[in-house]
Amino acid sequence: MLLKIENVGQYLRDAGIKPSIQRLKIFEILAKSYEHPTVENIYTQLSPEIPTLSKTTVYNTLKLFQKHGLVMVINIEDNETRYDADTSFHGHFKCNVCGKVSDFNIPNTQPLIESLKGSLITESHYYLKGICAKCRLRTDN
Amino acid sequence: MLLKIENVGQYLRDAGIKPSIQRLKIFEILAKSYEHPTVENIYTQLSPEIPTLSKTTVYNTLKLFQKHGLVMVINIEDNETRYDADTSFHGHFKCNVCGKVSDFNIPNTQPLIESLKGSLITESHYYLKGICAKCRLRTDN
DNA sequence: TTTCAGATTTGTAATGATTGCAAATTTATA
DNA sequence: TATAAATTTGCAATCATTACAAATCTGAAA
Repeated sequence: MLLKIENVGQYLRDAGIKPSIQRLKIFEILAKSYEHPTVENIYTQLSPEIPTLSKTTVYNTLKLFQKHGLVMVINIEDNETRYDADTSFHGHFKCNVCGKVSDFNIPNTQPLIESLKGSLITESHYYLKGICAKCRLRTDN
Repeated sequence: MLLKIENVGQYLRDAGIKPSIQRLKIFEILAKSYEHPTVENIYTQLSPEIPTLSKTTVYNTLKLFQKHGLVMVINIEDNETRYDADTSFHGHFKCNVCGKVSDFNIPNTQPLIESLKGSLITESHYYLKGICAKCRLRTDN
């Protein structure tokens, strides 16, 4: 989801990350779009602007962001890892036709799970799959 | 989650799958355990019993089960695909210490998401990560 | 029972995402 | 300006998964 951050450099510094050009640009892509880009997406988008960019840097940087709690990992497909700069609890919906992943808010708070009493929960993920309204109109589903 | 199925062969046939020995055994592992095994797990467990078993067969068979709606795929880690023969809506909790994935029931029904109106939902996934009660006692978390 | 066609399984090679690692580059500091 | 530390890069290695063709099995027809 689109994150409104005035100063990305400061945002990274506050999280304990030195804002290099690569880190700034990668984070901006994550924060300033409704996409949930893959490593490949990020690399392709940034390559023209930073021709020396290495895919390894994208991987390293995302790992770093993750370690500092700035991104969450979205594992909907087993062959496609996506990243989201919005780490607040929200759902993801993936359309199997157009392939887009969109966010949705989850109205009520999470239920307390009896069988998990005593556990420490550090991450919550909720996602749905199906066919989005737009694709349903275009196809016959 | 443990599935109580009297006749696995019939269960497969009813789903339109001819029950070969490999298919039967693979499905039994999925249904008759609380684990959520990976391809590697299944292959390792079955190899002694079916020495000629190929890992490709495990992959193919799980794809087939999936196509016929007999298993759901669990993507919690991006490098670890797990399978569950219980396809009813329920949650998964992964402990980051011991690595176990357990099931939990989700009490209330799913909320209707306003922004997904018009979409067709075919799959729902809900999972949590953290540290299970047992591991919290053993460690200092 | 034998034969044959189709289904299933198998082994190996290919693919593709991710990681390891060491060299090159950049940045900050003295 | 010199130097050390941090960061980036490129390439090789790893690992899960898939593609594919050969081998095997199964079940029906003769």
